[in-house]
Amino acid sequence: MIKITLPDKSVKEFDSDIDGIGLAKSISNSLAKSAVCIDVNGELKDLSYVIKEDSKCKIYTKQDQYALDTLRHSTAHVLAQAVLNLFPGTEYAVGPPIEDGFYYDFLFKENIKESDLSSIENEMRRINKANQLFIREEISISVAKNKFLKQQFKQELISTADPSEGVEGDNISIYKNDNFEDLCRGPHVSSTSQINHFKLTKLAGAYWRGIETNPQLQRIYGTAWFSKEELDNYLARQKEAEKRDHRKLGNELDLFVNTDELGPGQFLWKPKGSILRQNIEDYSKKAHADNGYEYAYTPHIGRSVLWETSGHLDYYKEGMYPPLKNEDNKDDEYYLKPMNCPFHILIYKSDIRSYKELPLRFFELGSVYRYEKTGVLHGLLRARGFTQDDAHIFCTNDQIEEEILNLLTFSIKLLNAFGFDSIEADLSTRPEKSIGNDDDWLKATNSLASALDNQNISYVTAHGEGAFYGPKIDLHVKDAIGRRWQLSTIQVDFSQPDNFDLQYVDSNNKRIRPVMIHRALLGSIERFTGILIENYAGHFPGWLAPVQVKILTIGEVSNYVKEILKSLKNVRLEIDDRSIRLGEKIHDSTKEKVPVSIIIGEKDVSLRTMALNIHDQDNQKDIKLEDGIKQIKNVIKVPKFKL
RNA sequence: GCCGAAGUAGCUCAGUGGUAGAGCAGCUCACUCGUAAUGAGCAGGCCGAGGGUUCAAUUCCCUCCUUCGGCUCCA
Repeated sequence: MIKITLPDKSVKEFDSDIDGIGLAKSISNSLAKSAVCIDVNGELKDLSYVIKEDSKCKIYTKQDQYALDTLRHSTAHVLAQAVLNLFPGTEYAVGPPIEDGFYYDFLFKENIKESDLSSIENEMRRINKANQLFIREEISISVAKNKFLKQQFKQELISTADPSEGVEGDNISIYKNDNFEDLCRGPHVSSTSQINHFKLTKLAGAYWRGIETNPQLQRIYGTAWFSKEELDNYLARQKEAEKRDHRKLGNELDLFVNTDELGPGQFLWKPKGSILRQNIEDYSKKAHADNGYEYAYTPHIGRSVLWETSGHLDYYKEGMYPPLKNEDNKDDEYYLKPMNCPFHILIYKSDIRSYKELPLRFFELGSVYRYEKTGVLHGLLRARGFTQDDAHIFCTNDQIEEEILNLLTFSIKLLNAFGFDSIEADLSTRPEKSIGNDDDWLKATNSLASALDNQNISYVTAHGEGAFYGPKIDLHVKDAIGRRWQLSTIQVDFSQPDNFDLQYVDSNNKRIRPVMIHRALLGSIERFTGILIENYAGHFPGWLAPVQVKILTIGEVSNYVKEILKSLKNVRLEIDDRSIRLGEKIHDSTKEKVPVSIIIGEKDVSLRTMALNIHDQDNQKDIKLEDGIKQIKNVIKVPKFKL
């Protein structure tokens, strides 16, 4: 007698052993049909898994994420099978499910091309039609090693595998279907016939085990779903995301441009983009000025000794532009700044500081230059030249926690103002390559953690992800289509004050080392603008839009337009009085994503009315002038910044 | 930096071993127009750069640059 407890606490009893599918059938035929895998006492198993003792079970159906993962994992196997059929002698590495799909990594005898994907996909369809069963086997490690004799990656996996990877004692599990077998902990769908709705999406390079010095494999990405509808939805979603691409919209909306002559990773801001950027910068500057920060301005280059002292040349030389040299004086070398902090430190050092002055907060929209690898550049989101909303806070040890607390509030309010309401935090700890002593690191990390706790912000710890000089809190936002972006970063630093021998005089007239806090809230203005573009799909809120209002005229209404202009002083406004049809004017203002279009014709003049098209709202006709103006002012209102 | 893809008019793209085409945008003219592109005409290109093969290269080959999708990286 076996008792099986289901999630609703009900108990099913069976006279003998029962497998997953049998259990599903005993509950209902429809459940058996949509069942994909089963959780037995917290472990995911195939439906063919035989339950031999009293257990807690949950059956996963096509609606569950685990079921999707299982399908995708199985599809990855079929991909590898197809590849091995078509390209004998290929070595195969790993092929897990990932968000929205799966991949498999291969070492081909000769690299394949993207055009090979269609024949691989065809072979996968053949395997799908062949209705092959996935069969689990447990074999000993030594048998496994013999089985995968010519597979160096499998050999390595066998040697290093642990229980989470299908090892139990001396045994390791494999899955077979037809001529194909692979190391795998499972579970899988029962047959290849269930793998119907998939598509190979891209071919890319990927290092074995993600380590740059390891051989580079070719990774094939794909997506798989239980229904055609879901697959089509996914593909449509991808298209939708493409439409939001800030590089595409930046071009279409005339915001910024990059040219070959300028060099990669640098951008020119066109007038419309500059207005957008200026709005963002002005808002940030004012928020800072109103909340205890003082402006600083610093140059773009500094002597190499500065970067030696700061440690940047030791820790980050690869990421810096090569030095500017002086022919007449070889020792006079300059570097473009990759960070603003050494300059702010020099400002701090330019005076003897008293404890009464602290905390000192220097704020700057500082443009920095980092020599990013060509392959990582990505429009505004990853540029070589960019501007940080950067500040450095110099304070006493006792002030750290309160500063961090205030910073968290400040940062969250600032992100809120730009329309980001969903915010999450990461706490990054000491990386391998770093400076400073363990005590200081621990102290700094703890003060960050307790600030997060105090603010009731949930966070995950990112081990070893801190900066080389200190731990950090990163704030992430979710955008309109659910993507997560890292924006704010707050970093505690005991090392730079040491490097630069910073001091303040305390109340006992003793010289004490201050602590530094580095922080950028919007991060890079370029990147932030790019994220805003994608978040709003180019439909900026009224206060940010480069053109806030467009007046579309019909016939001769110029005097009435002048009157309207008087009520809309300081509004970024354009008038379209071309002698073309109204439809075309509307088409253009829509394409330019102007938030508000006012339409006025001759009949509006005597009635003192207008028609109003406001983005995302129904068109309005015969609106009273005053009412229209009121609505417009509401749409373009700048959000208040209040702590 | 590495693997794959791509670079043709301002933009989006077609095309060919015999030095190029469309739509949109631009300019000119006509139309004077009430909710998502009026019509006609004109102008616009060293086919990313350099080298090679060829009688001939935008097309084929090589190198480089840039962009795109990933990997690694992101102080």
